[in-house]
Amino acid sequence: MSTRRNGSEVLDRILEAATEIFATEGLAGARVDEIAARAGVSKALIYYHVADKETLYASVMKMLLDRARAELVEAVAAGTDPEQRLRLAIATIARLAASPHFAPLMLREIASGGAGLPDELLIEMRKVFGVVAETLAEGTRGGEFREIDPYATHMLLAGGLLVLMAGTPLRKRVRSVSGDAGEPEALPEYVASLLLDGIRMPAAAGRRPARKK
Amino acid sequence: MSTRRNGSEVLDRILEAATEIFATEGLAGARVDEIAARAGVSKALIYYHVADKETLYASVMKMLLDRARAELVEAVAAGTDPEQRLRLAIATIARLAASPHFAPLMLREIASGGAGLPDELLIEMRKVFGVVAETLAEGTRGGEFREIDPYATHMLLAGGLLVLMAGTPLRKRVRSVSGDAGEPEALPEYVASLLLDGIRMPAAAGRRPARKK
DNA sequence: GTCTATATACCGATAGAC
DNA sequence: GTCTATCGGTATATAGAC
Repeated sequence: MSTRRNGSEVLDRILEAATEIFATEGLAGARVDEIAARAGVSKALIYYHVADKETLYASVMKMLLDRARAELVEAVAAGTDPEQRLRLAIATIARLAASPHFAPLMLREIASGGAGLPDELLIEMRKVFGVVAETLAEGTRGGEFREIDPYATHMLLAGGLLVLMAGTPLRKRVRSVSGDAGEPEALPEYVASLLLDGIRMPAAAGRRPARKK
Repeated sequence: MSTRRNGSEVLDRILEAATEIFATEGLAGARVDEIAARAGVSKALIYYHVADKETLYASVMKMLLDRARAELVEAVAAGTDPEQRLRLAIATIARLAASPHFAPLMLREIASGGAGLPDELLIEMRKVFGVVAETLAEGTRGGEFREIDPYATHMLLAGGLLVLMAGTPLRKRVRSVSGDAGEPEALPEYVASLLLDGIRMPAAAGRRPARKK
């Protein structure tokens, strides 16, 4: 009410508008005019508050990454064993990926290999990945999980969820058969069961894993 | 040697250069000058061959999508049962995702929800997705796989592989513990084992699935 | 078919009034 | 702090010679 008061009201609106436009158009495709219009301010006002378009983009990404890491750390900390921690992490990633502009922004950034992002934010991005990878590694060390590659497994998991959520508009009615994950709320549970147990039929007598050793 | 001769040599070089630039810069970020320079031709020559930048982009995407679908269809057709078909599909997706410019281009397109892509190509893109989804659905119908959501499962799988491969440059030495998938050739096998069997320790006496029903 | 200019539009960024 | 007006660079696309 005191410090967090002046100099912020408008900036927040700009940040919000920028998030939206950058998510749909990308850094290169976004026009500052459009961001200004969406925020209901003049273009010049944006340049009064931020140095340039790249800086504005970095601010948006920093905001999202900080929030993502905080939520992920909190979720993982709430679990008592690796499996529960993994379930909580999946639920958090799914919620993040489903939030309006998160998935497109992250996917574009991954596609560009982090170009146009200051080193500081690249490091932050890797830290976000690290939270889940560490949970996976911990499960392997403790004997709860098989010998897995924590980094690859996390990328598979996070990437899958990002693409799944970002692709929903692209879906436009694709036929689903039985077992449809259906409601978005059911998704984390579905993904967790997939990752923990796989899709093979448990009663497949023929050649059960027999994953010796 | 006759029909497939004149009018193509240069166009192929342009297509190749465009693929590279669009993959790294995106549609909006790519400059036609840069594509021309990369192809070793003048910018005007590009406009002699294609109508505009968007059309060039669509040509690139069409080429990649057609090839992807052909490879996927062929791979799946070579399998005799759903599990083998799934393994072949995973190997094919991994190979595609690992090819130089495929992953960034697809991820950006997914991020933008197919904007800037003609309807015809959007349909083609969904058909590519459909090949794997149908294999999954078939496995469920035949009793080899659990009741799963074929569309969601395929997006998880394909998205995970795309992000994993696209993210490799972003990796820059992230610590890996045991179980590292290591060589790229081992990746398809690793992903298949993950998806088919999950990551839970088989000998986890405590609470095996008990997936009643 | 392929090139060297060049037109023209768009867009990031700034000047300067209020 | 916020606006209107404008500059200047850059990039798509075209003209026209060869």
